[in-house]
Amino acid sequence: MKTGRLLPASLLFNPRCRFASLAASIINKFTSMPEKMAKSIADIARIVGVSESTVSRALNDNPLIAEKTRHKIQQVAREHNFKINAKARALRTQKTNVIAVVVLFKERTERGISDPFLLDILGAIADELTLHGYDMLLSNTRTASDDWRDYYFDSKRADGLIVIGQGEHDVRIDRLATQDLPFAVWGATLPDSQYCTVGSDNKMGAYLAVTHLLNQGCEHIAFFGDIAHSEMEQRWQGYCLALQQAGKDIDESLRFATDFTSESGYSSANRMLKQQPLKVDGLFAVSDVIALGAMKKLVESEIAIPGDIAVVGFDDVAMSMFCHPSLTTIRQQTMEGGKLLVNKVLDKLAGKPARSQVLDVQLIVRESSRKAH
Amino acid sequence: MKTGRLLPASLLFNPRCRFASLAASIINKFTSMPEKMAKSIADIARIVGVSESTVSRALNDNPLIAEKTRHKIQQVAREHNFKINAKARALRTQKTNVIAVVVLFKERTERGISDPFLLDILGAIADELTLHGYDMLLSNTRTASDDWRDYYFDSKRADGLIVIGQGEHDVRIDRLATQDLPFAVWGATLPDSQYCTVGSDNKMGAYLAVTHLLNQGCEHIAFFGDIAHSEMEQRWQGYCLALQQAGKDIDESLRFATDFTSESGYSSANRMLKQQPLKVDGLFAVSDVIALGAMKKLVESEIAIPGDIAVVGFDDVAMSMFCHPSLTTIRQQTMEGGKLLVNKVLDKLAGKPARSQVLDVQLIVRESSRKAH
DNA sequence: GAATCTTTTGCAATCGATTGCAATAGTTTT
DNA sequence: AAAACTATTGCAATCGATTGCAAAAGATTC
Repeated sequence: MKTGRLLPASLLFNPRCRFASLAASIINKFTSMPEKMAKSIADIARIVGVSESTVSRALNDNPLIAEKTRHKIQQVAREHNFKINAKARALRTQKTNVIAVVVLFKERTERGISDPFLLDILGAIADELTLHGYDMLLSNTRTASDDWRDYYFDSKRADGLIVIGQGEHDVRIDRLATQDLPFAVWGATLPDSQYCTVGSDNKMGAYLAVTHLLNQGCEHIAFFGDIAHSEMEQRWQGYCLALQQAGKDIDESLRFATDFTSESGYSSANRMLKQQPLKVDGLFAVSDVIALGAMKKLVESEIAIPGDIAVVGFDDVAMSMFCHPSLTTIRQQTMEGGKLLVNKVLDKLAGKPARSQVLDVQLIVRESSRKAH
Repeated sequence: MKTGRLLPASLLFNPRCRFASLAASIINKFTSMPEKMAKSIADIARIVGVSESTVSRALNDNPLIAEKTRHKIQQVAREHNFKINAKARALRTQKTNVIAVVVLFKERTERGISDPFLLDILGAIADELTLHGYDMLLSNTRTASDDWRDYYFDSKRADGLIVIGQGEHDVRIDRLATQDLPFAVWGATLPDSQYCTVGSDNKMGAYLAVTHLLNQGCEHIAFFGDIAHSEMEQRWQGYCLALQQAGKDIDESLRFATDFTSESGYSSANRMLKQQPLKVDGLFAVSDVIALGAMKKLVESEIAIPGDIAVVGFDDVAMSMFCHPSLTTIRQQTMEGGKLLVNKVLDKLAGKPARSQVLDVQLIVRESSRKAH
């Protein structure tokens, strides 16, 4: 079948050599590579004795191919451990089967993101993509081009895009929206935004949290968070709504701009405690991580939680149950959210319209807010 | 230049139509797509009036092409917002410029991984890959095939692979190793392993932690962790070494099998506290997350930290500084680790040998272990 | 057995970029 | 001005899979 004649090395190793596959098979004899390996449809075609088109169709379960032939081909492919070359297929079909995921954060806090919330949602997205046979291309904000359209779509790296977080109303998202590209965003649904979002009912969440604090008897409730973030702005509205409904005025001096880190929560608490006289007896933080940082400062300052100040966070990260005192918080449906994001993007890819969706939140009462009566 | 004649719709929308690009340009007139868009090298070639090969070389800064021509071509490409089709290039060059990252965890604890440590290292890897012009394909353990070789290499999805965690000595890693594929693993360097690992000096870390506890006057130190994990096994060795060096016997009943979750840390602490009489006065947990769960239980049981029991963790996650009491821990060089993992894989890809590397760790003393004197 | 209709298979073009080799243009030498 | 180089550019094959159309094989009918 194949000549055993030796070929000059130059020929053997010249990648453009016409006998490359022959050469490869010779090399194989000298290495431990398994003998049975087919790297292209052409190889399978040769082995089975049919054309490449037949193999391609058979592997795709195309009913055009007789069942007998199909089984034969599939079996040979299996025996030879053959796997379709994803790149070649992508080139031909113009579909990559990849969804890119971009995690968007404010520059200040970008470095060393370690909010567990993020990992939860990324995990959910990964699972759901796998389920649909898609791969996930992950990138941090600093990826190459600042223009995602260039990077992912124009260069055919991905079929769709999922953006986590809107930052401070990032213009790049709006730019994408004007171009009718398949993408979805985790974050706040803004009345004027033209793109598909999935996110929690932030206003309701904050409303629940603050109302709960009021019910516990809090009179002066601080707000820790940066309302330049759309999601946090909605939480601020929920905060205001709850207060107004209780007939209270909004005291802007109780709002402390805070990044998404414990450090920031800690220092905001520090600033807060410097107010003389300290009138705050309740604290709502826009994330658990912030709340935990703040609690640290409170405990250090020998302020009782919830006795002196009751605390409520947002996210329900795993840790919030295990800190002391355990943290009352608003639970977001992260798993559901990740799943929905994927489905929205795939819907768009399929040409179906995808509507924004707001997820319900839930108040989880724990020790940090339960005042004794 | 182009005829303005109308073409029948069937022709217009037949993707195999020879006039596809013309058709596309007509369609463009009826949509809001920017006029200036070139989707292939051929388009640019036509516009500039040179051959495709010249364009390809010019865009790759090949010195064969005269500088004048090169600049001209590059400028046109820029004007038309042209981006190389990554898939086509990958097909031709047989290089994908993608590195796959697999996060490997034990099945029991796989769901809802939210260990911040992971996100840290993933972030570092993402940064470093970006720096080198690579994309990162992320997947959870449940990805399609169980055989990564098939999935990533044979199907040409990625050039290299990074595995985070070794699980309980996963056979899949060994299988990869026998096949001389470019990959690197975060985890323990085992004396008999044939593959390249990057990881912390686990034994030294545990040794430092336990020695520190001994210095604080602890007599009976518990160990929280699952030594079926290679990394944790090394930490157990460090634990034993420190005790032996202090002339103490190893008491196996002080080792509590614990998963990587706060829940598990909490319940292990619960088991520990049931021992009668309670003799433990020091606790070393193989991860901060576990330590935090355990501390929760201790605090609930009104056991003073560090007064009654001093606690040391491992990882130095962001939260450990902000819990109360703040957690003494062993800091791992996660950033450096991620960077090294990437470099090892790229070295292997370049045919260079890549040696395993062990990273130094550092004891960070905080409140949870600082006994009053 | 010839004619007609199905069922299967194969041919060849295509997706977009790269590259060895050959051809052309441009420069220098004699 | 012819010869001998060198600097640029183009031709055409290639990577591996897909698919419209045509051809071949098989089944059915008359």
